[in-house]
Amino acid sequence: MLDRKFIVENADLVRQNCERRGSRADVGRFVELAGRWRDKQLEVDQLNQRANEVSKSIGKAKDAEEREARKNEGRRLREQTTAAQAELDAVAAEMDALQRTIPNMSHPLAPLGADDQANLEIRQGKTPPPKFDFKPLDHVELGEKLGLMDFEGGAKVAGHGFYFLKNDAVLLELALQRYAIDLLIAEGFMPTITPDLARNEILQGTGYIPRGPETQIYSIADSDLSLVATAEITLGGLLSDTILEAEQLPIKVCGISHCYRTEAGAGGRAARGLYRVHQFTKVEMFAFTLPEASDAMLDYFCELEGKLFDGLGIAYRVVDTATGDLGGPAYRKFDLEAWMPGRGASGEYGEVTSTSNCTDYQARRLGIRFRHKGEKGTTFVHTLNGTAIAISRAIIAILENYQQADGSVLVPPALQGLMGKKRIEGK
RNA sequence: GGAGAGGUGGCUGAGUGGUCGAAAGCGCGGGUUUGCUAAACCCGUGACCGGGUAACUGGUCCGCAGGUUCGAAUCCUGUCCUCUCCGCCA
Repeated sequence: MLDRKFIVENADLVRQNCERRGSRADVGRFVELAGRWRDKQLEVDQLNQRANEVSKSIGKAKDAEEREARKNEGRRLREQTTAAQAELDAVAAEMDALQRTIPNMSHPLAPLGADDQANLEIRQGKTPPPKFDFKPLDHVELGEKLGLMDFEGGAKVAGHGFYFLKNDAVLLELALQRYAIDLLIAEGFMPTITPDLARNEILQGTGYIPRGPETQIYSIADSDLSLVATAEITLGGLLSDTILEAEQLPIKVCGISHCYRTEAGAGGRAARGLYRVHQFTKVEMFAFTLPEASDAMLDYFCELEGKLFDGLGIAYRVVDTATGDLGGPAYRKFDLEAWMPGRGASGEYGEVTSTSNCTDYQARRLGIRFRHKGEKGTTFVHTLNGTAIAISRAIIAILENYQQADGSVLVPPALQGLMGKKRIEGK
């Protein structure tokens, strides 16, 4: 969330930013509440001060009668304090709820626009889209022929949107995980395998809403746990309520987790096969940085994503996400869209990774700060997240781009060693 | 699942209902000593929310929420979490 004082002092900017992002957050109401909150806080402080003075004077009272009189005064003051505090709490609660709905500020260079139509292509990968002298199949058809996925089985066991990966798809998933992790270790990330569940408090800290009609999150009944939608949640939560030393930064971690998404309201969209599913595996990058270093880290994450897909030999483009298409915590976001020959009528780009600079928006709620050695005071770190590889979508891209006329699929050279074969031929 | 222990400042860890925002150590900052480094010694050093240009100053915070009391880190209740042992299990 944004800083309370920042919102009050920059109400017009914040309001304008909300409009650009298509947020209906009531900034005016927030400012009004903040004023009331301040007055109330002052009142509570003063009442407390007087009550404290009275309490301290009781020991010094010269006789029992005076002591009783002061006790009564103390009692009365405490009652007033309790009442004032209750009012303050009510204001604070409403403020907090409002504050959560206000999205992060936007990078000045982020393209303006209401939705993904306004996203701006900024570059393309090294590999050109493949040319086929036959009609390419989509990944569902390929998976069917090669015995790689079982959507019916998944539906029977867990419902629509679930699937079994089978045979070489399993090796492909494992190879992709290893491929991504190897590169990230070489880049100085600490590799982790994270929990697939997290406390709701951590979800909220990262900007996810665990419950409610539009939630994307599966929650666990009779607990305050949810299935994570991304390892961004667990990796960000890893350092929650921590004060770091400036010299420890940046901290780069990556994590493998399963990701669970209800995809509420997503029906009808281009969601065939593995593209939009309730569960998939993802290797995620995360960084905690000094504020002045986060822009560069975002570029770095974006470069790494490109490097991973260049390495796989898959065509892609990178888009700078428009303000209206940014999630709440993101200050700026780059998506990498891979060429998927089987998508749409004659191939389309489909999002495969995404990287965001969340500045201090997540850190403020998660309580992740740093201090400079020897200096007083602390500052919130900046957090960034980026997909290294979302396995299910990477599988789509690989199958569709590497398919051959004979129905087999070549394994990208970078994965051949990890997979132990050069070609997926089915049974 | 059963039994027990515990949650205190950046970290470790003391703490009698008022003199406790809290001992001590570590860490950190400054200083003295020293040929340099190290060591030793001395002084200082919590976070958050307000007011003030500033010096300074008011309030809150000892997991969280309630309760008792004029007054709670300290007593009571509930709750969450962590750790140890046992059981079960991949």
